[in-house]
Amino acid sequence: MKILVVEDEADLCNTLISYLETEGYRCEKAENLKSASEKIDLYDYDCVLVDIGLPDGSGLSLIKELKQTHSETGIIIISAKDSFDDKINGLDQGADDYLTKPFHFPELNSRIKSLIRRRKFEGKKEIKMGEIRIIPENREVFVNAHQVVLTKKEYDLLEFFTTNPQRILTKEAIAEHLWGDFIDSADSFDFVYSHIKNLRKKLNEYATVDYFQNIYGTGYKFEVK
Amino acid sequence: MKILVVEDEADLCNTLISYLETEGYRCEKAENLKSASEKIDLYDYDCVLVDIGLPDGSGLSLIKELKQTHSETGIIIISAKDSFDDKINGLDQGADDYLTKPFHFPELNSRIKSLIRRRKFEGKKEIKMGEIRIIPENREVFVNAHQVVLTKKEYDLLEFFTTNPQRILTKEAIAEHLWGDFIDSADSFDFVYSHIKNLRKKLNEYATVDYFQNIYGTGYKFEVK
DNA sequence: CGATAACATTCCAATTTGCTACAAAATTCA
DNA sequence: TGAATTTTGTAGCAAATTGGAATGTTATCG
Repeated sequence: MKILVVEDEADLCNTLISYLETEGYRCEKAENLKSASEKIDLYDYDCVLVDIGLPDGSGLSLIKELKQTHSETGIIIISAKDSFDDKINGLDQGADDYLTKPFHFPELNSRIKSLIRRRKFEGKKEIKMGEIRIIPENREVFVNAHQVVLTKKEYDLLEFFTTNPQRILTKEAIAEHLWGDFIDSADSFDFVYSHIKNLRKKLNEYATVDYFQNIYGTGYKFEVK
Repeated sequence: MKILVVEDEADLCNTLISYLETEGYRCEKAENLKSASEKIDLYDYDCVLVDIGLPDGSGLSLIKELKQTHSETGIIIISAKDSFDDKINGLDQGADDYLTKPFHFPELNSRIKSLIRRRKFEGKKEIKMGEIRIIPENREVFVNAHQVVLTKKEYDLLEFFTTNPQRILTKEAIAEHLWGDFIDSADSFDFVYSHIKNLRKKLNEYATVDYFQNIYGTGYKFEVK
């Protein structure tokens, strides 16, 4: 889960980022419009927190740009108490929510969470991949009309694969996605094997083929043949 | 879906309307009691958001008026943190829900949605879900022709589940819905277990199946198989 | 054909989550 | 007010999940 914080007050920006990181997000910062714009081009963020009053212009143009080029990214406005008009414009422009400074960090966290959830499944009632059908809202999985009850990690794993089909996912990437950035590269990722195994077993009870192809020395690929 | 926002703080009012419009509602505003009263006479709103502290009097009288003349309109109170008594009075007067300022816009949205859903539910003479039959008007519940006497919270819980069948409800969502937005996320929600247990016990005296399916680590789902 | 690394499977202890019973607090009602 | 009921909170036990160690199997390469 990747977040860009666009905020020129260095103190707020840093404390915010360290809070968000303890909550398991990966964060980057931009202190002005120019830098924010560049970062947006480079990476896909799940959510962008935008301060409206920036040294080199209003955050509004950034919101506009985001909407045009990265429509799936969530946008939360952070603004001082006096700039109500900007907030209205921001919401018109397509921002998803706003917070007035000063705000409580856990409040921000809960907004980010609910925003990301809403965005992710917007319009998507179900995902179909071969014999597998997923209903993301309820985290339910069916294989050839049989429901398969998955644990949280198993479901997260399956969702990660189905949203990245054809891509080879290394176990490091899987670990990072499912367990966050705090995982140390010195750690062993062998527990991923266990989860893959459990997921395979549950799906294969009703599926006729194995959907997780291992590429020796590299990773796994989810493939519908 | 038409909403009237009765709020004298112009900034909040405008931002709110702007947000609600991006969510697909049609909105109108009234900045005082008089104007609100006139608008109510003119149009049928699906929902009215009422600030209690208005310049020309308390929003309570408006709620009273609404209940008498437009009983099918939903009412949500918006109030400052210190006017707890007003909220209680408002709910007694017939308001359907309330929120404390400052509040979370998506939270308001979800309450409007659930209010509208509930309204639909109330219009019905009785609801049948499997072996369970509910008469919302008297808050009476029958299981296979046997009446089951529920306490208030038990009934609210059952109603929440039956108006959201197939959806997984976390205990946080349950707590928030049944106890309002003053619940702190730092609080423990374990008492929800007690209510679930009691409700299950009472229903299972006459029912042949358990209607509350627990999804480990997530929440509960009301399901008629 | 070994040697080695990568992957698969089995198993289990630690942890988290849920259930139940019961105690305490709050509320209702006679 | 005081008893009865309802609601909330707590503790102990039960069940499920999870990470990872131990062990077995397979692929790759010199």
